Amino acid sequence: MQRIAPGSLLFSEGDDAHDVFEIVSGTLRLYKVLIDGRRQIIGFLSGGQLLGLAPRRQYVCTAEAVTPLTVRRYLRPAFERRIDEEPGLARRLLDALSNELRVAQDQMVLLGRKSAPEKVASFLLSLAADEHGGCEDRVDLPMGRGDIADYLGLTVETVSRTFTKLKNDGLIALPTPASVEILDLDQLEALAAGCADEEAWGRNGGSW
Amino acid sequence: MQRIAPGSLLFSEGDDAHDVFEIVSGTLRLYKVLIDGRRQIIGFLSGGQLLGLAPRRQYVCTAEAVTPLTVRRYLRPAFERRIDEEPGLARRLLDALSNELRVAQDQMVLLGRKSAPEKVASFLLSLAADEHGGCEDRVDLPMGRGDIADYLGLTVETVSRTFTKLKNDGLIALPTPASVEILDLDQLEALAAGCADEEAWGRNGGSW
DNA sequence: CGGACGCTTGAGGGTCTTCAAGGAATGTGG
DNA sequence: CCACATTCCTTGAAGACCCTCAAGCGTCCG
Repeated sequence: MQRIAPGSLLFSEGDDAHDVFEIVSGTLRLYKVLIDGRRQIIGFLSGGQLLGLAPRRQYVCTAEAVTPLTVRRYLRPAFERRIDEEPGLARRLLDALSNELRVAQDQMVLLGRKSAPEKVASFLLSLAADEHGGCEDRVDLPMGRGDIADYLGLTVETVSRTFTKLKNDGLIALPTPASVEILDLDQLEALAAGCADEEAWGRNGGSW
Repeated sequence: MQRIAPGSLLFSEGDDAHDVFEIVSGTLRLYKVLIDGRRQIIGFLSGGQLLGLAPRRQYVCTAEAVTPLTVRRYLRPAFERRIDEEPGLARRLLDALSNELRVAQDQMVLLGRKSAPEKVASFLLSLAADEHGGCEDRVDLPMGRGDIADYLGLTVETVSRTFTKLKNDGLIALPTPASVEILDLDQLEALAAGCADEEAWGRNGGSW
């Protein structure tokens, strides 16, 4: 069990992959950076998720705490021994990995083919689905606008403008910048799926 | 063993996932489509690769032959029994899956943070790396411009224009639209990595 | 020979980015 | 307790990049 402060690295891309981690509490970001500093966030991970699974010599992403973080650390050799010994474990890891792959594929559709409003809507709905433990239509954003931008392939400014637009159009409310209320779930889902009606979205049908 | 003609579907997104496939020869595309028809190609698969691995009830992508295709089909129950019986197999699948995940993550960086020339350069280099069996700096494109566009999150026209630009700048040659020669590997790699010098790329330093 | 299909090229417009500045919130030290 | 600094979020204006619409070109095949 290990506590990590926001902004601290769990590991960096290229580090020797000594350990497998399990997140106990908090949120972290996984990301890659290009040489000139452009950053793409691969995903946000939180409670219960494993990382560092990939059986490679080196980590392929950087893992950094977004919020105060608690993790459990497993040594890789011990972890790999358990895979071979516990028959059910390999299957569960296979399931976990292929689920991650499915999520990654949805993210590719988002990054390659969705507009800024569609991206933000999809993002909010995926967060809402994750924390259905909380209030129905209330989503907390542990990460800042910059993180959201680097996750959705946008800039900070565009993310901010898009939040404002969704708010002005009555789809969401923003009690604070870090807290979103979903006011019109149906329309948000239609937007995220890419079937928003042209009336409302095609040409500034909102409130600009 | 089964032969499939170009344009035919191996399976569709949402179909019951009865089988696991192994590609013997040829190339196929995996893709998802939004309701309004926008398509994102998740990847191109060819010789030796497995698909349909994900232990889910339904396929999450559509698989379609790009070229004439030969596949081996395994029934899922038999395949899953082998996973539990052969101790090494689960590990190899784990490796294969986590490798796919690594590729998917690189693709996210490409889709979210790279410019059109960077995307095309990265694409060509990944093809060149795959078929190092062939000639050194010669790449065959089994897929058309439309497929490349939907893979890179661009349009047909932008892909075509970018090929032309790379050609005019002397990085590649295009003996035919389906065959690329890499003339300046260093500069192509620099471009793909995102560290192209501003002199040449910042503002129409090429030949437009 | 004619049609279909895919690739290429051109012109114009839209979306998102870049550059810049103005608020709002948090934390610290006087 | 309040001034101040820092940081993040928001908003504005201008421009770049890519997309859309449209037409021309080449090749393959009937």
